[in-house]
Amino acid sequence: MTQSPSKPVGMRRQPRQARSQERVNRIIDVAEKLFITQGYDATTTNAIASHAQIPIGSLYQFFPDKTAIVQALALRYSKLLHQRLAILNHPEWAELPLSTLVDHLIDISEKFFWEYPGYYEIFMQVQGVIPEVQAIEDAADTELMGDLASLLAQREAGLDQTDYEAIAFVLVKAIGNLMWLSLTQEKPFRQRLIAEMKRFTLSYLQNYLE
Amino acid sequence: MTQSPSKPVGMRRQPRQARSQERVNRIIDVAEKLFITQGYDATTTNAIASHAQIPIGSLYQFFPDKTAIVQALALRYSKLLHQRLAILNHPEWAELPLSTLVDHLIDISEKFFWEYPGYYEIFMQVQGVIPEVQAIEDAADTELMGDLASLLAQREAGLDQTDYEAIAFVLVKAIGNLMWLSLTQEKPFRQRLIAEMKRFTLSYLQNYLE
Amino acid sequence: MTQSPSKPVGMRRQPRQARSQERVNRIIDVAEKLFITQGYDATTTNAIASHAQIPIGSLYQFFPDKTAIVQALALRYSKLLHQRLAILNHPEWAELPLSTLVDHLIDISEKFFWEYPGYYEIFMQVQGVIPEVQAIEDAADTELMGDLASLLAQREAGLDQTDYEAIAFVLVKAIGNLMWLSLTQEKPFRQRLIAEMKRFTLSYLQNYLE
Amino acid sequence: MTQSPSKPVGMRRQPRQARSQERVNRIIDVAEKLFITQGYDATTTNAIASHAQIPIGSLYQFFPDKTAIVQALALRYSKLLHQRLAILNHPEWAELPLSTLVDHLIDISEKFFWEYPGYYEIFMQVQGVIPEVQAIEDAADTELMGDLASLLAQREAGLDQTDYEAIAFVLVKAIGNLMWLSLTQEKPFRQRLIAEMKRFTLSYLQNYLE
DNA sequence: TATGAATGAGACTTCATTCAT
DNA sequence: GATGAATGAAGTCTCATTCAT
Repeated sequence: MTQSPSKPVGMRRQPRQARSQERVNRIIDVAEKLFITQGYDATTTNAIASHAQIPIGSLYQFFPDKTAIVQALALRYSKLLHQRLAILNHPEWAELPLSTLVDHLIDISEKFFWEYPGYYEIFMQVQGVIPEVQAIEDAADTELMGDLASLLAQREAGLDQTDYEAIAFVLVKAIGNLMWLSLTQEKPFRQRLIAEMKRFTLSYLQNYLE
Repeated sequence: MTQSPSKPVGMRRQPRQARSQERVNRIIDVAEKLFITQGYDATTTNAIASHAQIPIGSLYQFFPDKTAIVQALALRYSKLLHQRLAILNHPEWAELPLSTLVDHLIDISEKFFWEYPGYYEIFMQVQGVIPEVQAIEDAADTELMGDLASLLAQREAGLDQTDYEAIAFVLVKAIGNLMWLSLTQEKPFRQRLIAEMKRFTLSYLQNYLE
Repeated sequence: MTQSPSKPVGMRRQPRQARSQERVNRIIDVAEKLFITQGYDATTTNAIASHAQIPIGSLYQFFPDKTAIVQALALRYSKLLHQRLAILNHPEWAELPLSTLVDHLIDISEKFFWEYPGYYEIFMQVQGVIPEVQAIEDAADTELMGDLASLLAQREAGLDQTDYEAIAFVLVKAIGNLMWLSLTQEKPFRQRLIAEMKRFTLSYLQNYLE
Repeated sequence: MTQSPSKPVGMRRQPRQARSQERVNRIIDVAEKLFITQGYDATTTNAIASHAQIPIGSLYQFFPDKTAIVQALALRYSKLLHQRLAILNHPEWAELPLSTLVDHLIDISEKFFWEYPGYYEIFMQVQGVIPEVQAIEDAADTELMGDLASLLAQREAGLDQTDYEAIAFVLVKAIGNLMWLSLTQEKPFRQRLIAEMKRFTLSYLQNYLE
């Protein structure tokens, strides 16, 4: 029952809630690491708890079961992605030259995958086993594709809605997969892959939009 | 269909071996289905055995452990892919118009993924957990990329070896991923995706080769 | 009965620990019985658990695997033997007439083997199969031989160190074996064997020390 | 169906029986080695068969079950011991000086244990688990003790039958155990142990017989 | 008679989850 | 609410033995 040193007046319950939030975050952080390094199934809830330095009983107070942890992780990724996507809707993006736009998009993607390598990895592992996670990531991808489709539609209005959707689908999935693969490549080849992604994206879009 | 060199007609031991081979195949077939529908980890060896209608002990007479089953499956995929690739080396392919070549390549890929939907799915699930499977599938992909790079080099000799390799990597991985994703889409959208893959590939190659 | 330094009276966690300790002891007790009656290999962990009236999962919370149970048992024997040996170092023992000393030693041995018939039995069974147990029992025997050698050296200083060691080895092993064998004999013959061990030991030592 | 090269006339069934006997021997030889190195339980019947280069089915034609193999081994030891014991009944042994007699006895024992290290080892392992083996080895030891008791009785007739039996029991068991232990000792200490066995045997007997 | 593939009961062990304290 | 010892269903794999060929 250690008392927190300088408990501020008027914030009685705050520390406890903050502590809880911190614990939840620690659990998700640890789970992310373990899921990536050992795989979802090989990671035990007890291992997560002990690495997070949290009693197993407490873990189950925050998460009803093991799948809830991946779900929370997926949700966190989803939110992070959503934040990054805000930039796509800035009006000035619609006016950039296409090649500059493509450069920016790929660079943003690269940054995201580099920071959150589990986004793809973990999703792949639980494919079809945890429907809730699938739903969350599908929604995230759908949002991403929607934003990309809108962006494209703003530039060149001559296509159908379904055209934009198909293009966005192809680009989002192809780039997602290649980004993820590039993570484990040697640096020179990784950089080459980034360049290739820009190249095929640009040529694919030019083929459509011009 | 191969006859062992000097075996008397009537083959005393043939039936037994044939039975064994059939059992092994049945195990791999069942495992493929279960791995796809329930996931590798959620599929128990007893479930495989009972679905294959053989006793668990017999399963372990053919496969030392559970990982050996995925390995065998990966190997089977690998061989099937290898067979399909033979066609790429036919000299006439080098002389087709680029768009026709691309059409053929995508159609072949589609056929393969449609027939063996587990190729990608299962590989993804055991990523990093069963190194042997990773090695097998890496080798298969490497062969595929090598063949594709050669095919491209025959058409247009103006690029570096590393260029062909990068292009082949990008196409194999991106198309592979999109093909797999297309499997779970409604038919109209799936067909649209096939068309997009052709467009995507063609514009990317034209950008390079022309 | 060591008290942990600054623990309030009433010990909150003591009951739980006591329960655990009691369970561990019960496991070892049951294992001892089953190992003796059915043999180490024929004794299943589930049998131990159910005879000890605890769930199998709990057994594995205390012992990482089946060998750990024999190890704990060996360690317990080892400690018990160590306690009994304390008496050998009492100075007055060095001054007893040889025949009285021998009588005492054999009587102590008999008591020990009678109380812990598994000491020898189980050790024999796992010989060379569980190195850890071998190490524990070797250490116990080594201590016993060392104490005996010292005791002899105190009485008659005219021999080499290696002589004392050889004598101690012979006596410890031969008496140990005979004690164990005597356990399964009818009472009259068992008592005769005890007498013979005294005679045997005394004549052997007299031959050396006088 | 290889034909044995030079099948002698008039011995039609002999070769087959000889082959069987040779197979049985090979099985027992291999089992002896494996039981010693890996332990009785850890040695599988299939391992025995394959090391003996005999089909498992054939093994079960000679031995109804696994215990029958140890039994056969015990029986073989028993017979070998019996052969060696024949020498004890030669009249001249009764006339040797006691110390010479003891020397001879210990040397014979050493030879036997050196040649058949499994005699003791395997017996220990199956203690109480395979009653048949226990019976066989008990009988062998009983015979040995009987012979030794007779030998002693010939030299000095002043004791009871039970005295001779007790002495023989003590010596046979103590020496058996020490011989076995000496097998795994470094050579100098092993030789020292042999000498000690002679010493304690002689002093023990002198104490009685003189 | 000889063979060895086939069998399945059962051994050891794990781990998500609970609940008494 | 917080804790972590306790639980037991279920998973992987073994191996003595059989029996169809």
